[in-house]
Amino acid sequence: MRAETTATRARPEGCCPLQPIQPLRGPRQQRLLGAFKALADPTRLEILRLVKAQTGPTCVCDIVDHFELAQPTISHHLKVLKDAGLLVQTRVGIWSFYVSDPGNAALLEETRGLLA
Amino acid sequence: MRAETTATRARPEGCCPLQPIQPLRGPRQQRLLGAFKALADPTRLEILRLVKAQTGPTCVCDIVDHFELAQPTISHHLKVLKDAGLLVQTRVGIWSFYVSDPGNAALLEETRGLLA
DNA sequence: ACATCGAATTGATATCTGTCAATATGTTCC
DNA sequence: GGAACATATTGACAGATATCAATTCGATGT
Repeated sequence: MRAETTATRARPEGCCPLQPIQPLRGPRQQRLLGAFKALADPTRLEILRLVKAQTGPTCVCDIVDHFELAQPTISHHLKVLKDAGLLVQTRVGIWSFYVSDPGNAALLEETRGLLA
Repeated sequence: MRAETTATRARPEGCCPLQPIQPLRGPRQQRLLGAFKALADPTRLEILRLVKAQTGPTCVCDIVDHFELAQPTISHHLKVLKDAGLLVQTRVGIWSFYVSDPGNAALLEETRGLLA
């Protein structure tokens, strides 16, 4: 925050004093920001929807097949989603599978606080 | 989508066939992506929380005072939030005020579909 | 009318990000 | 052990974005 107030003129009537807020920082902020950044891309959004629509873990090869993007690009997006805590990875031999993270419920709660 | 399948080896047992999804596109996709992009910035996240914490409309001058950023930068972020449909602007004479958009409930519903 | 004020716009710049080609890693099959 | 395969990592590059200085735009007060 900078100086107390920059405005010099009188406000219109009925103008309430500003209600202070507790700044969001630390891990909670990082978790929220990371999730929103991860969701702010059309490919990742569709990856998430695709994985969510499955009854079991989704194979990376199927995800690659579903898009018209190169395999390293999909791999990159999967890593972003995983690092953001939106997907969980499991490996079986050669294959890699992803499922939506059960901790997403908590994230949804945080989001509700922002929008509701 | 590219060729049917890229993988040639046999999957591990219990590997379900991929469930197809209806791709998200058009205005609904744009609305979601725009909102997530807008939320994927620490300054905009705090602007939203600040505005949300007020009982009435929040003056731009108060928002500018709350941050250590230049006034044009805040103005830019407010425009992004407005264009994303997260804030609504009202003007009274010289002053500009912002309130959280009532349509955010619908956005929250969409988000629930992604995370819940 | 004219100067002043709050907010938005423009232009420039440094940083971040999505994408692919090439390569690496680790596993399975023969 | 060596070839083939699925996935991940690295490096490079084009396009997007956050920021500020300077300017513009509207409205207000004298």
